[in-house]
Amino acid sequence: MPDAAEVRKFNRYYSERLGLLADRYLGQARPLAQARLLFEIGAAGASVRTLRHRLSLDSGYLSRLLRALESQRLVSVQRSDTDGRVRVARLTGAGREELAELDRRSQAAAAALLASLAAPQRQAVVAAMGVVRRTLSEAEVEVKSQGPDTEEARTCLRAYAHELAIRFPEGYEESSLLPPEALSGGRGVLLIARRRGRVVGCGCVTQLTARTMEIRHLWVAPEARGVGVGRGLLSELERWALSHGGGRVRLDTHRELKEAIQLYRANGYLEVPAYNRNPHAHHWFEKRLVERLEGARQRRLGAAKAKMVEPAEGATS
Amino acid sequence: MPDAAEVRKFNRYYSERLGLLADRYLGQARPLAQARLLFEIGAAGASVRTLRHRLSLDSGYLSRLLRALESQRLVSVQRSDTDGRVRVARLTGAGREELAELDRRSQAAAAALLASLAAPQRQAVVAAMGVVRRTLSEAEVEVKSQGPDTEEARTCLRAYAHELAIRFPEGYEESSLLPPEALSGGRGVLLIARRRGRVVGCGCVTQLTARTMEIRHLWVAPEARGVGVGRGLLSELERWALSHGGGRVRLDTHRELKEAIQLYRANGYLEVPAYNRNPHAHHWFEKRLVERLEGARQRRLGAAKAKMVEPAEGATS
DNA sequence: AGAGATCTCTGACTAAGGTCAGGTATAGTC
DNA sequence: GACTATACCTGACCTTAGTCAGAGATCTCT
Repeated sequence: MPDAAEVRKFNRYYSERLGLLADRYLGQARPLAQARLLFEIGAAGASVRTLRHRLSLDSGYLSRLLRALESQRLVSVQRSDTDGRVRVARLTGAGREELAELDRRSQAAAAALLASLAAPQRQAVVAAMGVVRRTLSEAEVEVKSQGPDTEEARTCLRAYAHELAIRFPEGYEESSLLPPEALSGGRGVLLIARRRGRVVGCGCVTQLTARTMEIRHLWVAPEARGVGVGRGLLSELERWALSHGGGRVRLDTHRELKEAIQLYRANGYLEVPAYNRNPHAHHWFEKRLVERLEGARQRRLGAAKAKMVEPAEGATS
Repeated sequence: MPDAAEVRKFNRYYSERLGLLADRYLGQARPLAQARLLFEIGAAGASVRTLRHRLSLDSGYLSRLLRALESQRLVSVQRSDTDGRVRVARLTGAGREELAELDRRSQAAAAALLASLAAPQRQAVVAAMGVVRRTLSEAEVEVKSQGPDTEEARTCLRAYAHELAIRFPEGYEESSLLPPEALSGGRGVLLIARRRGRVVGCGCVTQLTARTMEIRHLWVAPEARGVGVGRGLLSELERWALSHGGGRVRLDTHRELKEAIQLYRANGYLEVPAYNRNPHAHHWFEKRLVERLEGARQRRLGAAKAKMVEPAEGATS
């Protein structure tokens, strides 16, 4: 298969190239694992627990890495206020400076790569990188239905409620969530999105009227935003709705949730007058489903082609 | 600069992705360094010297790696016939089988990546990968003029002569090369192409008549073919010719050099009747230069957009 | 209040990857 | 034939990255 040959060539080329670029993580005199850890702690700090999961590190190893960064005075680790077992790592001033330096180097490396290109080549490369990244990234998202009583489902919905409680000026109560009964036995469904084995989002559909479904509780984990999880969930929710007799789907959303609003608009949802009295809603959307799934997909590809400046075809022809 | 941001996102995404793919170099129970070494030795074998340079390894470390592969009976190392100091590593039968297995895994990984994509996405990704790889690869080639008496220039020309001696049925003598005097003092020039600091090709221009220049000894090192070195050299040679009063360039070539003939055709050279009695020549080409450099670039870019194959030009412009 | 789970840490250990300083054999040069 | 450079090797040593088995503190549930 010649396509696979291009992928292999690309992998070879790019891993060499990254090897050159990222030597000792951008020429720093710091082991890669430490640099990654600094990066992952970030400006906001993170609990050791979170770091362990996000970097998939052995707990002993992580502990030692943290001690190393502590002894360099880049990081300070303190007991969490809310749970005495948990410890939270934060960057010190020097640590933040180090992270900024890391960022500058990464920025400089990217700029240097672009600087070696004339304007048209640069555009082509940037556009092509976007295509590769977005397309592969979206393909990594896996959406499956899940019982609303499972651990994962409840964790997800709780995280959703928790985020809304912070983002909505009026707050949000977990009791406003859909009860599990509404999401089983054909009355509705809860879908879970996974990426590389981790749960990164969820969404529900319930029946509003005979031919109208409502999408609710669509949520994407913060660390997985911008990689197509929302779009993946949305299209699977629509597929479920369609295959369960839904001719159209509706949903409402809060004015604070700008990314969500953008997602709905980009995926064919049209704003409609309020169809309910949800105190948390400021926008109401609707999308007609019948025989639209293929059409929507075509349109998306068309748009991608037009915006992309180029590729399509290429090596394969 | 938003372009740099895309590059950084891409680098981050792709290095993660490669990390997942290449874990333990495709899930083999073999250290990465050993796998790379097997790969680099290849079916043809290679001298320890060459391996050291190509992989940039410490001589002691490489020696130990070779011992390890030897003790696994994957590689045998023997004294070179031509130089008693040099030792040549070759794959044994088991080594070749191991390499084939490695190849199969790489192939399977690439196929698996593509299998997660629907056909239109797959096409888009493959094409975009081609654009990124070719464009960046071409930009890495750096062409500079070099005194014909320098070590590098002579090494290059000797390698060129050596290759021709093998490829031409009638053989080729080093004495047929241009004398150094013809390549200095404005009478001509020798350009050297470098890639990541290594010399990967050369080419010369000399004056034939008042307004006619001749390109000679265009050569690209075997390990750097197909990455735009020839094109880069050619366009710089043309630039030199134009800026030294040349209105057109000519060149001849041997029928065995199919890649070269293709390169000339692809870059605006037209076949003309024999203009000399070079016993090694079977094809003669010519290209008019006046005010054409920009024009040629425009045209090429147009073609690239239509065919979406190649970005052209790169580092030199 | 007690049992069991969770979180983090320390100690002991391993493999991989790599550097550096000689040492020996061979090739080329005067 | 002596001298110098090249090619390769061995031994000693180091860092990074990682695993595994507990130990101790803290939380949660009953």
